[in-house]
This record gives sequence, structure tokens and C-alpha cells, in this order.
Amino acid sequence: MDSRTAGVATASQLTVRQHNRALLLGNVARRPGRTRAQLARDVGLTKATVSTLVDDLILSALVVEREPTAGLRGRPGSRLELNPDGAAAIGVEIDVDRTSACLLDLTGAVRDRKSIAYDNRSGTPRVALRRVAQLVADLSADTLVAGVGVAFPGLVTVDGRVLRAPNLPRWEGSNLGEILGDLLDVPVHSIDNEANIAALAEHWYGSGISDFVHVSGEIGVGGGIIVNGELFVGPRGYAGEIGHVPVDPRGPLCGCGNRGCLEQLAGRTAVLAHAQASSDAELVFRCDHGDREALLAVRSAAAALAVALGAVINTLDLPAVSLGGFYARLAPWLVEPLATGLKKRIVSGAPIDVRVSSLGQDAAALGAAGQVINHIVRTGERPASRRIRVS
Amino acid sequence: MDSRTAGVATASQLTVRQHNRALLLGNVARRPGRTRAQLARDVGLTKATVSTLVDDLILSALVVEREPTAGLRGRPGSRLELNPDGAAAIGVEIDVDRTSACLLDLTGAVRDRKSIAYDNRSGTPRVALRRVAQLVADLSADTLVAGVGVAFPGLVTVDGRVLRAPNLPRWEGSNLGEILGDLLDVPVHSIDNEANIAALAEHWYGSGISDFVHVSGEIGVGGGIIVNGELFVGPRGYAGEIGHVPVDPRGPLCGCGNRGCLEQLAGRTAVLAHAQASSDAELVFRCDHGDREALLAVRSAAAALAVALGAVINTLDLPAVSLGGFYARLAPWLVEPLATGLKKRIVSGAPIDVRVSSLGQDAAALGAAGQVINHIVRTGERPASRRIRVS
DNA sequence: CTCTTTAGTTCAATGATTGGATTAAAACGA
DNA sequence: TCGTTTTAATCCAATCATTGAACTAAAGAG
Repeated sequence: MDSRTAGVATASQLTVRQHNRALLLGNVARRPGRTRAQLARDVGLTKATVSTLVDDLILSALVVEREPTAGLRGRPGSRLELNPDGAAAIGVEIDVDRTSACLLDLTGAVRDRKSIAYDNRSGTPRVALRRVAQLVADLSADTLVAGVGVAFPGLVTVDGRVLRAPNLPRWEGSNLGEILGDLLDVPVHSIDNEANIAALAEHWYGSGISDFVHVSGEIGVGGGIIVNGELFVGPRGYAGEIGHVPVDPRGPLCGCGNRGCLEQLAGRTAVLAHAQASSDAELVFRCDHGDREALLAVRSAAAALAVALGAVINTLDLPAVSLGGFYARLAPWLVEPLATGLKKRIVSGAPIDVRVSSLGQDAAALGAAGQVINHIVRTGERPASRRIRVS
Repeated sequence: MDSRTAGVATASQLTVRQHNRALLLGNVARRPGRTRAQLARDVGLTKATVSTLVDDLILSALVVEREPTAGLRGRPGSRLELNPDGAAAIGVEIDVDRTSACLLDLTGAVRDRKSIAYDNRSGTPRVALRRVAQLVADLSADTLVAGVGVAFPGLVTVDGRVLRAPNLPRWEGSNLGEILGDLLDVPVHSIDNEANIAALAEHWYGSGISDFVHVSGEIGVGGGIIVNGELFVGPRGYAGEIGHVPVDPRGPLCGCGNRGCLEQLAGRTAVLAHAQASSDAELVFRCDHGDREALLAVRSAAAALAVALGAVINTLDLPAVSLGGFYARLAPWLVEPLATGLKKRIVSGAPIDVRVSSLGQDAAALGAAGQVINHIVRTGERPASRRIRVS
């Protein structure tokens, strides 16, 4: 990619090779255990080409050859898998009072995780990020890491600058990519909104579906839109902000200046206040015991979500919704009213699949690491793994 | 593209050539009058490669060489342009009581247009489409046509079947692509929703911007979303249906079963009823003369549009709105309240550009033809133009 | 033990891009 | 007017990825 024209690059022989290399790598990732001959049939390349490309992938430590298992007839082929000892990636989730990180290998298996309790509200980003860097270094120990991904509770520009962070106002304006890049000697890519990254995690390591809206009601209401297996970020990278979809023009005033935003009607604080509960645990406990007030609060949140998600689904034609964070915990009482509410609102009449995220707490950290893994698998680039040092 | 794996095709040398060929063609289309040497510098290919590829494009009758105009120094290069006498395309807009068509050449210039008044509600689609085929044949006369595109007021599946058509209920279920394909001996591609195609027309032949929502309030309220210069169709092809975004949960009942859909509050019938006007002309006339009732009706439509479009823009992060059809006619009184209404609702705080479509009546027909042209320019395929005959 | 079947490798051929050399055409300066 | 400079476009041998056919490898069947 040495020259571009309006985003389109020229193609050369090298492009062809890289493309096909990545194509094979992707296939090995999707269906581990395939042989060279099977891959050749799958993708439509010659056995010869597949052989040379696979050799290259093995040389790059991206793929390993497993013992051949005897097939039905003929010479058994050696099965290919992603190299679990090849590149590793670290994903970090910066939250308001906690920072967690996980170490993933190429296959997506979690090798280790660590988290620290740290109030990110009070200190400066620079000091907090030094703790993050230390956490990353501790986690990596002496494994070779190809890159670090970061999930942040706020709007982040493509180059890593915090644009808006209602819950971490002191972080606004600081460039996470730059600061972390100075502290760590591994590439820091893909710093993005927590909800967006959680949506990707759900796609890669959760439900596996490829078209859906993910709603994570942590603080505020965040959304991530996955279309055709890709995160939809919009022209400027701020897509998915569904927290301020208007639900009721006569609803309560929102911090954004309008009335009846989704966040005001179905956000965590709103639901807890409505149920007069002081914590998630209390709310869940009371719902579990049939407390009318609590159930009513959840049901009213479901109604608001149905309106907002209905708008999103109708305009984007998505077949599924995924619930994360706060909403995942309320799932037993939220899913059914939400599903029936949505059913009424979908113009195309197509059924909408309402799913609950199974990833729990670590969704965003997983997704952040996944961004790095995905970049490697998609491009087929030989990762420049290195031992992490904090400077 | 002989084999595919999960949508990804293998690359070969031919792929490279086609890619670069299309890349050059696209550049010539975007910036007519470039020379081979300029193109080489623009896209990053060698002059030698550009020469062979351009020769190929000229041989395919896609590009023509114009007289060299003396530059400042050195040998002047011959300017390249899309071949206006190369492929032509026909776009058809099927409307409730009218069918219009236009003939476009490769450069996007309108060579001719024709339309017939015909009530598409009463007859069968098959009979109506015979009239359409005749119109297309008349329009093409003896020019060589590469393909026909169709815009239809309703939801159409990717293979050309009418899924929903509130204003042409008798058409539901019939396969436009199949019927027209039988009647005409040119390829019929890209049968799509009128609003979607009008949005594309706006992008190609109108404002030229690449990221926006187009709203055309003809009958019902249709939307088309353009992201990065591409129509966003969604996983199943029904994206952009903003007519039923909920605006007011206590609003009037809509045909879809919900309350306060955009269509009920800002649709043409709603606005005319609100103003107690019997036609667009009357409404415009009265607005023009400061009639309070008329102005109020428009202002209230603007408020509803601001709510619905705000939701779409926030979730998709689009920087502009384009008004077409009914809304374009009301623009003088609609734009300002809509713009201020939107400004209040955009979370990112970015300014939203509210534009009025300049294409008028023919937007959809233009866009339908543009689909064909665009296909040729994008793929660089040598079009198999032929003289149209109705069978 | 030989035959059949399937996996994987080797190698000459094809074809697209590349880069240097060459030719073409115009303007500038003397 | 004529040579020099500058830029455009073409020619051509070299490079390199894929291809396809021939070949070797390994396992089961008879």
C-alpha cells in the first residue's frame, strides 16, 4: 500500500500473494484442522499455490502443522491450525474505577487475565496510563506480544484522542494512543469505544453472528453496530451512539439538552432510580423475588429500548440484538418484553433475535485483544512480536 | 471470480489487471482530461502499465483520447475522457401514476428522456411492465444500451421481487426482474427502492457528497443512506426505511400498528391534512403568501423530521441530510427549522449540512441509469451493449 | 505384495507489473 | 533557425505469483 487514490490502492503481484495468503489464513482460523488439499478445494487455488503460501504462513509462525489423522482412503493430509504459540495480543479495558486486561493467543484462547482497581476519575490520564502500561507489562511476562488494543468508555477519534468521556471528564482531549505508545514499545492499535469493542467481541468470541446491534448499558447507554461481520463506525468513527436516540419528546430532560433520550429512560441510573434500588445486585435480587416495583422498572426500560432499537433496526435492517453489561444481568426479565416490543415495530416483519451476551465482564478486554488478532488474521501480516518493556 | 469462500474471492494476475483497469477508469471518470502520465503519478502505477491498460480501455470503447492541449513545457499528453459514444444506460422510475425513463451516456450526460402517464395501481404488473418495456425500447431508439436500472416505490428483494408496496399493492409478490428480463433483451440490473436510488443519484449527479441520509417524502417517507459513496442496504437489503421511526409514542396510529411514526407526522398526506391543503401546489402557494396554517404544518413536519433524522444521524454518524421529492418543494420553509432542530439533537456536536436535492422529478430515473453506469465504471467490464428489442 | 486413492512437491509456462532505455513532441534560449 | 530542455508515451528484458501437469509420498484394499 504505497500509494492510494481516494482510498483505493493499486494492485501488484505482491498484492495478489498477500491477498491469497490472508485468505488461507482466514480459512485456517475459521475451520481449524483443514489440510492443504482441502484448502485448495475450498478457496479455488491450486494445490501448488496453497503449498507455497502455507509454507510461508508456517515460516511466519502463524500456522502449525499437526499430526496427520488417517482419513478414509489415500495418504492422510497434515492438519493445519493457527499457531497457539505464535503471536499473542493484549486487550485492555479502561473503566471508571477498574482497569482489566487479558492476553489472547492467535486462536482466541485466553492465556491470562489481570485487573486492577484504580479510580480513573481522579488522577490525570498520564498517571493512570502508567498503571495501565505496568499492567500490560505484568500480563505479558515474557510472551511475545504483537500489539495492544484498548477499550475506553467514551468517544475516541481514529488516532486515539478522547473526544468525549462523560464519565471520565478529565480524560477529554488527551491522546491515549500517543501516551501509551510512548510508555510501551509494542504497537498500540485500535483504541475505541467500549460498546463498539464489546460488539466485536460478541461477534468473534460470543454468539458469532455477523449482523446485529449490541447494547451495553453500563453507564450511559452505548451501542455497537456489526454489519457483515465488520464494525460499522461511520464516516467519522462515532457511529453507534444510540444512547441519545429520542424515545419520548415529553420525557425527562437529558444532559445533551433534549428530552426523553434512551439513556434517560433505560440507562442504569434511570432504572435503578425507578426501582428505588441502590445497586445492580439489589435490583436483580428483587426482580428474582417478584418485587413489583423492580419488575415495573425493568419492563419500562424494555419498552424504551424497543422504541430506540426499533428505529435502529428499521433503518439498518439488522436481524438481531445483543444485550451486554447491565442489560445482560437483567436479561431474565428484559428479553421477553423487549422481543415482543420489537416485533411490533419492525416494518419488514422479519423476526428479530434478542440475545444475551455470554461474555460478561471481560467482553471489552476480549474484543480489544481480538482487534489485534483480527488484524493479523485479516491481513496475514507477519506480526513483529516483542517482549514488552515499560519505558 | 470463479470461486469464493465466505464472500472472499481468490486473487490472480487477471484480478490484478482488472483491479488496476477499473482503478484507472474510475480516475478518468472522476477527473476527465487527465493524461496517461498524470494517471500514473496519481495512482502509483508505472507509465508503461498505465499505457497498456488505457489502450485496453480505449479498445473497449470506454475511454476516448482527446486532442492534446499544450501544457507549460514539454510534450503535451493526450487528454483522456470517458467515451460519450460508448456504453449507454437506461434508468426507469415506476411511480404510482407515471413511468419515466432516461438515457444516460457513460459520462452521466442525459441523452434523452421520456415518460408516460399510466395508472400502475389498476392493471396487473405484467401489463404495466409491457408498457415499461415499450418505453425503454422507444427511448433507446438505435443507441447501444448496456443495461437497464429500475426504481420502484416499495421494498424490493435483491433478485427483483416486490416485497412490500403500500401504494401499489397489486404488485406485491411479482418479480420485476424476471418479467422485465423476459420482455427485454438487455440485462436488467439493480431494481431497488425509489428512495435508495434517489440517494445514489444525489451522490453521483447532485450534491456529490459521499455521506448522508436522503429523505424523499413522495408518498410515505422513504430514506436512502449513503456511506462512503456507497448505498447502505443492510444485511437483507431493506435498510433506509426511516418512515416508521417512532417520533411520538402518543402520536396518531400508523398503518404499521404503532403510534407516532415519522410517516404519520411528516408524510405528505399528514402535512397536507394538517394544512388543510388539497395539493402540493396549494400548500406551496399558501406558504409563499405567509399562510399561518400552512407554515405551521410545515414547521411541525420539520420538528418530526428532526427527531427521526437525529436518531439516524446519531447512530450512523452522518454529516449531512438531503431533502428530495415533496420535501424539496417545501425546502424554503423546511430547511431552517429542520437544521436548528437537528443541531440540538446531535450528540457529537458536529454541524449537520441540510441540503436540498437539485435533481427534481428525475432523481430516481437518473439514479437507476447511474447504477448501470456505475457498475461499468467500477468493474471496468467491457459492456455488452446491444440494440433493444421488445419480445 | 500390488493396486488404487489421496496428499503434497517440483518445474516449466503464462502473464501482469516494473524500471530503464528510447522515441516523440512541444517550449525555451541563443 | 537550431540545438537544448522538458515532459509524454512506448519498447523491452526482468521479476514474480499463479497455473497445470508430472511426479513422489503415504495409506488402505484386495
